[in-house]
This record gives sequence, structure tokens and C-alpha cells, in this order.
Amino acid sequence: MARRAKAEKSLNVKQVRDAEATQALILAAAQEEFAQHGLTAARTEAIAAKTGVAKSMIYYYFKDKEGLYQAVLERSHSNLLQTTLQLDLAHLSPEAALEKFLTALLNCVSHNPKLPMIMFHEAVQNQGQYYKRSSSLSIDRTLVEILERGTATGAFRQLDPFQSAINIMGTCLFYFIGMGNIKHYPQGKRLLSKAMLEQHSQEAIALILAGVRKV
Amino acid sequence: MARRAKAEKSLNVKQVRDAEATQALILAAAQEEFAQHGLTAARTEAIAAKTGVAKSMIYYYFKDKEGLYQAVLERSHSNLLQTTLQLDLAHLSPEAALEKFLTALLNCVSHNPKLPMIMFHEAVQNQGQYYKRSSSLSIDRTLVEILERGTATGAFRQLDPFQSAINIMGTCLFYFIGMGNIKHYPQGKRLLSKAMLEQHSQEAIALILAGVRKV
DNA sequence: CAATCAACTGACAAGTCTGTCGATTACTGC
DNA sequence: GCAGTAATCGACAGACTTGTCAGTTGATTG
Repeated sequence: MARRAKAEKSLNVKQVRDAEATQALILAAAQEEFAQHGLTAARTEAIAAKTGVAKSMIYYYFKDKEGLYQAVLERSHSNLLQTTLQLDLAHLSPEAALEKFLTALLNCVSHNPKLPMIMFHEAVQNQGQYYKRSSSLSIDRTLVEILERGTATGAFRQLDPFQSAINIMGTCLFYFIGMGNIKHYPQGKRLLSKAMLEQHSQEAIALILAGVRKV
Repeated sequence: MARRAKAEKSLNVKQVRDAEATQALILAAAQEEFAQHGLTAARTEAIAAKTGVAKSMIYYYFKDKEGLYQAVLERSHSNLLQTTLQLDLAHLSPEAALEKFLTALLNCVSHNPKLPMIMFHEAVQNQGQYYKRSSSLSIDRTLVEILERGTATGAFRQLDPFQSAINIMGTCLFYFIGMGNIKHYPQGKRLLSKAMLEQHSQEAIALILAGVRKV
């Protein structure tokens, strides 16, 4: 009831029945729920409650909980995937390519901070079943290639591209995954504020670029 | 039945009833289950099945699922906590202190690769409730202090100690968290083999030390 | 404006999971 | 070797969850 009723009232929209809007509402609520709890521990009841539509609509549009989960995974990743694939990094120097890649990656996750949590749950609970099938691994492959190029040309120090790619992804994404623990620091800053996200991006890029550069 | 029976047979032990051994067995199985599934999605039935003792023993020794969860958290963290607190880093240069800290941290998690997963279920699902109460945050505080000292003395470049501490932890721990996804890479290496763990530690330390050093 | 269809609902059947309890079996001290 | 106690088990009650279904309501169209 909550969101939909409010939206309709404030916008004075007549359309009470809108299949697409309802699906979008469910997907948004589901992304939150799955991000926090993962597939198994997520409750369809809770998702329905967040949207304000009846629980049965989940089954009407997405068949079952797993269908909804798949939809959320695809929807969450598509933006990141598209962005990284469109980067056109081949003509840049390894260092410039790396910076461009990291900027794009950090920008994506800053705008969709739930994504790393979802990835994490998929990795830990479902052993990355989805990634096995999907093309999501191509993100990391792009990074590995940059690093390979950089070590080959001598722009980067002698590092293992595979291991380093993992560690670099960790530097970028850990902030979002560890949020729940991090926020208990005395600091008491809002970790998802625009300023903090911006700072995190800058710090991560600086750390990584300095970390791979030849000494 | 499985493990216990086998152990007794091979060791020819008479003692079929051993409160401590049973608790240890349960804790070990629970650690695995909670690492993979988190508190809510973990199944007491599954834990019992792994141990070979009746499910009711969980309730006998740990009161309920949450009691067992708490016990697992405490047990899993104690080693890491003790190790990092005993390091005595004050008399070392920032760079040496950082290297010593990272070596200890990576050594700990390499010997207990489930720990990062548990930490992050706690962060994501339970919003770090446990860390709020426990002294686990002191690990990160240690790291922040090293970084503060390094920037103050000019040994490290101008970085934000808080943000960088998070990013550094990410570099060290992401490998273990992302395992489920990472393993689908063409490489096809065993990520938990001694050689790979050793390589990860070296690569992570190298990346971080290079990343913080003054240019 | 009536008929049709898609969107939507609430109640519920069936299954799963936790936590309890009485009964049973191994150890321990007398 | 007997009595008492601690450890263990299996079955089950009760709560919670998923997914279904028959029925209702709002839009659309000839």
C-alpha cells in the first residue's frame, strides 16, 4: 500500500493497475531484500510488504522466488556489464586504461551500492552459479587484460595479473560489502553520502594506481 | 555418525560420550554452515547432519540457533583478535609495522578461510550487531593507527587513514569472500591450496605497501 | 454499455524448520 | 554392581514460508 498509494496520490495518477510499474516496484524491493539476506533467507512476504502489493503478484510475474532472484541478478548487473564493455580501452596506455576502468567501476557501484552485496551473496551462498552462466566474469577479465598489458610493457611492476585483479576488485568493492560493520566506527559518518562515496573512489584509485606502478 | 564413528574406530577410543568433543564437533560444523549461509539461512538440521549427533544436542549445549551462532562468532574471531593485539608495533617504523600487521592478518585468515565469510554475513545480514558489542573493531583500529603514524611521519603519501584502512582490508579479505565467483575462472586453480594462499599473501602485501608508500 | 481480459487480492494447503520432551544409554562414585 | 547423573536420541508440536487458487476489481474495446 505504502509506496504505491503515496505515489498515486502525490502524482494524482488514475492508473491503479500498471503491470510494468508493479514489476518495477517488486524488483526494487526484492533487490533490497536479496542484498541484505540472500536468496534463501529472503522472505517473499517481506518483499511484498515493502511494495504494498499482494505477495501473490511475485508469483504472477516471476513464477517463484528463484525467478525473482534471477531477474534481480540480471537487472543489477546489466548496467555494470554494459558500462565496462563499452569502455574501449585498447588504445589507451595501461595506466590510463586502468584509471578509466576503475573510475567507471566505482561510479557504477556508487550509484548502485547494493550490487556488491548481491554479488557477495551469490558468491558465498550459491557458489557463483549465476556467474558461471552469465557473462559477468567478463568484467574481471577486462581488468586482468589491462594488468597483463601493463606488466608486459613495463608500465606496471612485476605482479600476478590474476591475483592482483582480485585484490583490486576487493579494494573497490569491500567498502560496500563491509558497510554494516564499518558504520560502527566512532567516526559516525554517513558512508553512502555523496561526499564519502566520492572520497572512497578517489582513495581507492590512488591506492591501486600507486600499488601497481613500477617503482 | 560419520565422523565420530570413524574417529573412534581408527583411534580405538572407548569414550563414546564426550561433552567437549561433541561441542567442538558442532562448532566446527556450524562454522561451515554459517559461513556459507549466514544465521537465518543456516539449517540446524544440516549442522547436525554434518556432525553425526542428534539435532537436539545443539539445543542442549547452545540453547538455540542464535546461541550457537554467537559461539561460532566468538570462537572464530578470538584467534585473529589475540594475534593482532599481541603484535607490539609501536616501536617499528610505519612501513615495518604495516608489513608485520598484514603478514599476521593474512596468515590468520589463510588458516581460517571461513572467517571473512562469517564477518561479512554478520556485516550484511545483521548490520554488524556483533561487532558493535565485541572488541573486533580493534583490528581495524590498529590498522588506522599505523596509517595515521605513517602519514604523520611522511613515510606514507597523503592518504585518508580511515578510507585506506577499509580498502586495505578489502585487498586482503576479498579473495576469501569472492571465492565462489572467482573459482569459475578458466584458470582452474585450487584457490585454497597452500601455494595459492601464499601467493595471495605476497601479492596483497606488495600491492598495499607500494600503494601507501610515498612517491 | 456490456463483455472480456489482465491485474490484483486474501485465504489457505502443503511443506519446512525450530525447538522441546520423554525415553534411553553410557559413565562415575560409592 | 548399583544408583545417580550427564550425554544422547527420535519423535513431534508449533510456528513460519512458500506457492496456489478461486474470486474480485478495474480497464478496454467493439
